[in-house]
Amino acid sequence: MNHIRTISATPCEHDHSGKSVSEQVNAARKICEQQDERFTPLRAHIYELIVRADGPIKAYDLLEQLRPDRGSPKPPTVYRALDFFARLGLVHRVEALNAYIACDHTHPGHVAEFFICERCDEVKETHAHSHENCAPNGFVISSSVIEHYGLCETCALTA
Amino acid sequence: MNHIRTISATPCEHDHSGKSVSEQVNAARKICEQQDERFTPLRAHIYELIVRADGPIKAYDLLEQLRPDRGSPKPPTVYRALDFFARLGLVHRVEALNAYIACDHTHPGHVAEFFICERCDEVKETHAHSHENCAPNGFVISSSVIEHYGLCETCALTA
DNA sequence: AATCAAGACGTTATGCTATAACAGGGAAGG
DNA sequence: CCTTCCCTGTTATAGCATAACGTCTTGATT
Ligand SMILES: [Zn+2]
Ligand SMILES: [Zn+2]
Ligand SMILES: [Zn+2]
Ligand SMILES: [Zn+2]
Repeated sequence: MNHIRTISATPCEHDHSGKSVSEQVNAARKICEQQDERFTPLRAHIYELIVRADGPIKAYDLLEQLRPDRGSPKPPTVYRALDFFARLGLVHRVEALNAYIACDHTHPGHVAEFFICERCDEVKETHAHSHENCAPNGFVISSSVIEHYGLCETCALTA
Repeated sequence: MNHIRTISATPCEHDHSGKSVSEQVNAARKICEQQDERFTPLRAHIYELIVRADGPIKAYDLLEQLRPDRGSPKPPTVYRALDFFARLGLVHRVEALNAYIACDHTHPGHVAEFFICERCDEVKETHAHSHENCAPNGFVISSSVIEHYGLCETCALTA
C-alpha cells in the first residue's frame, strides 16, 4: 500500500519544548506517581529514549537503543512500556507511521492532532478541537486519530 | 500496544449506500476509464469484494476471499490492487484498523473522516472540514488521517 | 508487421510490526 | 511470613507489507 511514510532516525539535541530531557522525564515520573503507577528504571529508560528522539520513534528502534545496556531485550519489553505510557497519556501512537511520540502537552489525556512534515520530519502536536459536531447524529466519540502530512513552513518555502 | 481494534468479518447484505454492488463496481469502472486507467478483471474482482464487505476489510481477508477462484494469490496481488484504488481515491485505508474500505462518496479525492462504532463495526464516512486553520502557521497539508472511534447512536443507546 | 516501452500479474523471499503465553522475581500489605 | 499483584524476561508465533525478478499483455512507434 505504500502507505507508511518514512521517518529519519536522527535524533536532535535542540530543546524542542523548552524543557530539558531530564525535566521531561521528571515530569513524567511525577504524573505516574500521582496516579499510583510505578515509574520503574526500565520505564524511565524507555521514556527518556522516546523524549530524546524528539519526534516519532519506532518500537524496534527503541529496542535497538536499549541494547546493550539492558542485554538483548525482546519486543514485549518495549511494547509493554509503550502500552503503559499510552494508557497514562504520556505517549501517543502515530498511526500512519507505526511510531510513538512523547506527548508534549502538560496535561495528558487530550485528543492530539499532529502536523508532520514529510521533508524534515518535524512534528507539531496540537490539542484537537472537538469533532463531536462533525459526527453523525448520536455518535459518541471515545478516541480519535488526527494526523496531517505535508510541509512545514520552512520546508514549504524552500521546496 | 493493543492499539488495533478488531473488526468483524461478517459481511452484510443490506444496501448501505443506496447503490447495489454492481452499480458501485460500474461506477468505479467508469472512474478508472475516465482517467485512462485499466479496470482489469482482477481489479474488478477485488473491488467487488471490498464493496461487498460493506465496511473495513483487511488485506489478508481479501486474499482469502480470492481463493480458490484465482488459485492461491499472494499478498502482492491484493496490495497492488489496493495501491491502485487508493491512488484513484476509490478506496481509503483505515489506519487504526490496518484495513481498507471503499470510498462511498461519488467524487473521490476528498479528505475522508471516519466514525467507527466499536460495538457494531458500522462505519460512517464524511467529508472532513478543512484543518488548514488548525495547522501551525505556514504548514501545507497534503494528506490527512481522521478517524474517530466510539459508539454509533444505536449502540450508545443500548449500551 | 516488427519493435519497443509500460504496466499488470505471478512468484519467491524477506522484512517489519505486534502479541500470546508462560516463568521468575520483587514490592506492598496483611 | 506469606500472599497478591505487577513488572520483567523469554520463546514462539501471528499479522501486515514490500523488494525483486520473470513473464505476458497492451498499445504505441517505426
Ligand atoms: Zn498529547
Ligand atoms: Zn519541514
Ligand atoms: Zn471517501
Ligand atoms: Zn454501533
